Amino acid sequence: MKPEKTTPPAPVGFGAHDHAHCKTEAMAKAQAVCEARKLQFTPVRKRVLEILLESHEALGAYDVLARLAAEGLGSKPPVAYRALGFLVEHGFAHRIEKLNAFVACSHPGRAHDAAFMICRDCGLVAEAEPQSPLRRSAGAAGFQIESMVIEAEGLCPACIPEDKA
Amino acid sequence: MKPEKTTPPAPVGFGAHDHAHCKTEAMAKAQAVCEARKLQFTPVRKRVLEILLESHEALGAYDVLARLAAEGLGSKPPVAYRALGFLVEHGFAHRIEKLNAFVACSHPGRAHDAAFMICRDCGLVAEAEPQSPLRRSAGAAGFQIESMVIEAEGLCPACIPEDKA
DNA sequence: GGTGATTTGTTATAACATAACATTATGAGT
DNA sequence: ACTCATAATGTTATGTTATAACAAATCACC
Ligand SMILES: [Zn+2]
Ligand SMILES: [Zn+2]
Ligand SMILES: [Zn+2]
Ligand SMILES: [Zn+2]
Repeated sequence: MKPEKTTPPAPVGFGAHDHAHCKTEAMAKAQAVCEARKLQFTPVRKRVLEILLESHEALGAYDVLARLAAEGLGSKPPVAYRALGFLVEHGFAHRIEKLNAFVACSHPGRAHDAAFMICRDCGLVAEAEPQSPLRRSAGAAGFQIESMVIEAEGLCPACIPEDKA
Repeated sequence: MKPEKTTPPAPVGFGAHDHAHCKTEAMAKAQAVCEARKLQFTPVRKRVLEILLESHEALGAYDVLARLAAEGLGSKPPVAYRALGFLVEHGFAHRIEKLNAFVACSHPGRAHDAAFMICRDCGLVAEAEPQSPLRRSAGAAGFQIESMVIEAEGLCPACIPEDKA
C-alpha cells in the first residue's frame, strides 16, 4: 500500500481508527452548524445522529426506530424518517440508495456530493470524495444537476479472502 | 410525465432522436446475446424489455407488472421482479436506485458501469459513461469494487424554466 | 419420451415509506 | 408573562416496494 502522488482524502471507515474521535467531532460539528443556522438540534435528532455515529455501518430507518423506541424517544415510523430527513437535509448524514439505509456523514459542514464504498460482506460504509466526470457529461447535455449519488459495492480490505488479495 | 414544454435545445441524451432505432437495436442485441450465451429469452422477459424500451423513462416493477397483467402475461410481483432481475443481471437493463425503478440499457452488450442523469420533472433518464475517480479512491483504500452506480438528479434541458436556462 | 434444471404461477408476508391530522413545544414580539 | 405563529412530535392509517417458499409447468438435453 504505497502512497500515491495525488492521494485522495483517506476514506474513513475501513481499517482501525480513533472512532471516538469520529463521534465527538461529528456531534460537535452538528451542534455548531445548528447553532449557526438556527436549526433545532432536538433530542430525537441528536440521538439519531448519535445512533448513526456508533459505527460506519448503514442503518435502516426501522433499525433506528427500534433504538429510539427502546429509549422511549418515539415508536412510529415518521419519527425516525423525520429525524433522518433532517440530518440528510442539513448534511449530517447521507442516504445510501442501494441499501435503503442511512449513514452519518464523514465530513459534515462542507457542501459535497456523496460517494460511498459499501462492503457487501461486513456492511461497513466508507465515504470518499466523488468529483465525478458525470458533471462534465451533464454540462455538455445541458442537464442541471441538483443532487448526485455514487455508490460502489464490493469487498473492503478486511473482507477480501487471503487468496484474492 | 412527458416533456411537453418549450422546444428542447436538442442535447445529447435528452433531445429528439430516432427512438424506433433504440428499440429495434436493443431487442436485436438482446436476442443475439441470449443466443450466444444460451440464455432463455422467454416471452415474459422479452415483453418486459419491450416495455422498458418504450421510452427512456424509468418504470417501477409494479408499473411493469400492471402492463404484463393487462396482457395476460403474469399478475404477481415475483413475475415482474424475476424478469427485471434477468434483464439487469445480463446487462439489458439497469436499476435506478434513487427511483426504485428500472430502465433499458442504452448500450447493452458491453460490460460497463452505469451512470444516469434523472430529470425530476419529466422523468427521462439518460445514460452516460461514468469512469469515476471513485475507482481511484477504491484502489487507494484496498476496496474491491464489484458494482457501481452513479446517479444525478436534476432538470433536463427541456424542463429547465426559461428564466433559469 | 425421460429426466433434471429452469422458469413460471401463486400465496403470503416482509421491508420500506409517507399522507394526514392532532398535539405539544419553541421562540419572537408585546 | 401572554399570545400568536411556526416548528416539531405523536399517532393512525395506508401506500409502496420486495422477497420467501413451494407447486406446477416448461425446456434442454440425452
Ligand atoms: Zn470512525
Ligand atoms: Zn458526507
Ligand atoms: Zn431512444
Ligand atoms: Zn447501460
